[in-house]
Amino acid sequence: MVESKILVVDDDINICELIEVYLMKEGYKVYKANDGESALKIFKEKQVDLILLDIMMPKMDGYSVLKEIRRESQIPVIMLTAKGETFDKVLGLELGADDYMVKPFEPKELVARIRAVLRRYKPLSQKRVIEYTDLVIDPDSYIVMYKGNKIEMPPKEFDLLYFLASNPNKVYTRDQLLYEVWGYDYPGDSRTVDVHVKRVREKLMENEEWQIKTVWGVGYKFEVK
Amino acid sequence: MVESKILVVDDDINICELIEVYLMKEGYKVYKANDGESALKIFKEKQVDLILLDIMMPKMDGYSVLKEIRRESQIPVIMLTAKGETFDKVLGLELGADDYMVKPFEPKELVARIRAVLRRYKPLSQKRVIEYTDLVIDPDSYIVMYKGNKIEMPPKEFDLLYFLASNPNKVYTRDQLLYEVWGYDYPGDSRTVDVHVKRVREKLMENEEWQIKTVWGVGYKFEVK
DNA sequence: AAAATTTTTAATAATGTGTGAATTTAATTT
DNA sequence: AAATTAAATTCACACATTATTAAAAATTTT
Repeated sequence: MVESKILVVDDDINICELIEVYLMKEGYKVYKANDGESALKIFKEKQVDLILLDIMMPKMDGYSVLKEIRRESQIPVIMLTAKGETFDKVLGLELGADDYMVKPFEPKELVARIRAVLRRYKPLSQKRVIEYTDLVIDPDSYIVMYKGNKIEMPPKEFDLLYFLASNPNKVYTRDQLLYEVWGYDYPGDSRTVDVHVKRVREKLMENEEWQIKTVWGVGYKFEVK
Repeated sequence: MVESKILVVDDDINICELIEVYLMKEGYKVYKANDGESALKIFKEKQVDLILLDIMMPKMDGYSVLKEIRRESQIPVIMLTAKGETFDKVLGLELGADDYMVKPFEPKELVARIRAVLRRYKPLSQKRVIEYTDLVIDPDSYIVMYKGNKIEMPPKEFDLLYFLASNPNKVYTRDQLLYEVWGYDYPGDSRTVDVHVKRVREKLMENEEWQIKTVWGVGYKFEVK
């Protein structure tokens, strides 16, 4: 599963780094920003999955940042507030924060909240069953049925097939596939795609109605007759 | 999973709406009532699964509403009471309240308690015996019958099995299982799930028709042939 | 306090993934 | 049409990740 990317926004550099250490330990990718403006910049540039947003910041406060973000995205946001600060719950809620935490907090609790929020948010990209003749790809059960038989498939192969099959007849370059299936900043070689295509192909054999076709000099597509 | 329906009863409209926002975010369906009488009306009309009940209300107070509800239903009720108000715990308990919260409260604490209460007293409508070949899982008696024999199972293992078996063929990540079976804010490690799966498996041995299957790189599912 | 259950830890086992090099295929040039 | 070049395929193995398990530690229940 592709790790989630989290943007941490706090004017206190130490807090940022502390949080970073914990989140990295949990396998998250972390971006940091120390003020509202650079937060928005990173938010626009990177495809982050969740934002931890401190409220009290010089120049642009957390509420303003949140308001700005909400103009274009429903990305999950957890507000951070120092004990004693008056945190206007209602305001945060109305602006669309998903949760909030009072500093200082237990790292474990932070991680739990992040997981809960991400879990809640993810189903939004409702995955659906894809069907063609002799082929059913069901992301709920993670099963591929080919000519009535269950085909076991490791996650990467499944994701690749699922992605291609959900966009039939559209060609993707290897780089596009790496981006879509492997993740936004996957550093690896594009040969990797070839190998996975091969593995999917040998599990799905030749077929009349559809196949993963090579578009020479360009990439691959899931072609349907 | 079918979302639970919650009735929020408070004479303060703002509080009602605040709670509504939070609960909707958690995926609950929310009904609101601002006095005892309309609360009872909704309670009778809709099949709600849990009631949040403010005590101090004009006309008919929370105790009276609870008393009325208890004449015909064991539905879980969480009492709400403002700080400073004299709240008679004993009375609330005697009348059969399941829990109570003092306002102002942390929304996430409210959610945690709701989940806890619902897990304990799953509404009768949703609580059902699950049956497969050679397997009966009865949530009323907390008993698992496997090939005609009673299988003793500690609560966590039972809950895990029950959850998986009530959603056959659907894969859940470890995090999802922690969220669904362990609870909203469980901070623990996801290896915990593995261990429980192992224990359930060794009690239920190999079986042709169904099994708890590992979906490599993803999670677990209760697979049925 | 003892027993039962749950959680954590850590070592081991199982499985999946990515890479370079060799090979094959396709397009282009001569 | 043969030779050349570029791209795609394939292989196999090292490496990485994930799952399983046993056992110890912590917690809860009795």
